[in-house]
Amino acid sequence: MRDNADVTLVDDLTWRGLIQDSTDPAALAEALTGGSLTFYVGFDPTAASLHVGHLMQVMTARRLQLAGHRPLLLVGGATGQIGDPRESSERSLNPPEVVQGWVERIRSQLAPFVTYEGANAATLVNNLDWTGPTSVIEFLRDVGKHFPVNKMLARDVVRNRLESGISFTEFSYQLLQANDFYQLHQRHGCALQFGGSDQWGNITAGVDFVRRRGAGPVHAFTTPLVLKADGTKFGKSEGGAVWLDPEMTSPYAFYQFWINSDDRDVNNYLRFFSFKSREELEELEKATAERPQARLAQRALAHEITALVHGEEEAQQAITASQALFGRGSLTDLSPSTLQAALSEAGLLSLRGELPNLTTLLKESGLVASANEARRTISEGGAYLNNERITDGEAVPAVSSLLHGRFLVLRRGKKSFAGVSYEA
RNA sequence: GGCGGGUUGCCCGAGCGGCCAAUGGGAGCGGACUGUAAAUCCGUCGCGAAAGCUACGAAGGUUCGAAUCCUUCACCCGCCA
Repeated sequence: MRDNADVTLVDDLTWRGLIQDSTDPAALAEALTGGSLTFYVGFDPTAASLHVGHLMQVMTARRLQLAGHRPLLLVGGATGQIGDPRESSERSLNPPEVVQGWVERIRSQLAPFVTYEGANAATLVNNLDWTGPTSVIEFLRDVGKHFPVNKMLARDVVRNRLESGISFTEFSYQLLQANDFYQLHQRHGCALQFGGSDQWGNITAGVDFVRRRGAGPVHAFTTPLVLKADGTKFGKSEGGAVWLDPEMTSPYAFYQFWINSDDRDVNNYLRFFSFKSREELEELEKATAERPQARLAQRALAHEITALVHGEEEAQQAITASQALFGRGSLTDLSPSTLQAALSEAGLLSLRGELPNLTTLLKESGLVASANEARRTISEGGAYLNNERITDGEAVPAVSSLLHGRFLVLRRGKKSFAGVSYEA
């Protein structure tokens, strides 16, 4: 029974386009077919939250666990203090206590995506546990000795950084990650690592290291970088990154991010992030190709991912709010509770006393960054009160414009909403 | 250690004593068209109601006046040792 399931796992991963590079494909497929395999994927704490870019790894880990394999989810308490070299420039080090705080948050963020029950229960691990106690001498002898500098220098990222400069600290990063693989192999019998395609160098360094120390064999693969058809970076929306933390990106904003997916990208996203079957996805693709304006694919994607990350209840609220705000019915038709819920999702500003003018309201609501920007937006015709274009920023909303005697709906452009809840 | 070049707004990049809140491109934002899509076209893009304020790596100085000249410091990049 397992055999069948696992054959389809490899086929499924391949069909979804989730395998970019891999060590010997035949050996990998065999390992994934031969029973429950322990695998690991790592996340470095470089911010207080994971973002949608990380979902590629998170979802893939979940996929592997659902197929019967055992996940080790690593949060890099050690590597996060060192910094994986990036193409552009040296990172600035974050204070250890800050990194420590991020480790805790990311651990709890990862937790819900896998299960800790059953034969293939997941484990959360932290590389600080074995890297922290290691002495420099020990590290240089046991780990460093296995790394030819000429090979390390040949890595793309390092080679590019030789021009602009790279510290020894970042240069050493790959030794830490390579050692992680070995440690997890020894401690937990980990035999597979995967990661983003930018991690290929670090990952293969680990595979080599395990072999040089006479252990293994171990396997590895990478997932592709998520590319957008318009060439911009995946995972950004109005301004910043789309975070998994609901305090940093509200479930509503999160839902909106997905529902705004480009037609040309949405099928890829579904394959990468959705757990629907191949048949269901092909059905959706077809329906979307026939009636793109219905955006069935975007809706399915946004619903599923939001529910998985924030829970079904939050997802429903985001959907309801989106329908209320983007629906073509009049705002006055919405019940007070629906309106309140929708505006809370979008961002609700509570006011009492004197109502300020519209320019100030736009600024206070966070729809614009400054009063200048509010005025500019109004003069561009991009600011709306209760779906009516605002022409005079100095005007103060009439009491009669309060919906249900309490609410104002502010909008900037086509998609940015904010609410005001007012009491005299 | 020596010599030379550089550090400009979110990014790239012009400017080299007043006309510079700073040319141009990209990103962003808004409008039109649409499907809360793409492409395209148009507009806009430091803060402030305004006076004005803050900004061209940092700190001083010269000058009626500096992003532009001088001094010191920091960082980066070359070449030589």
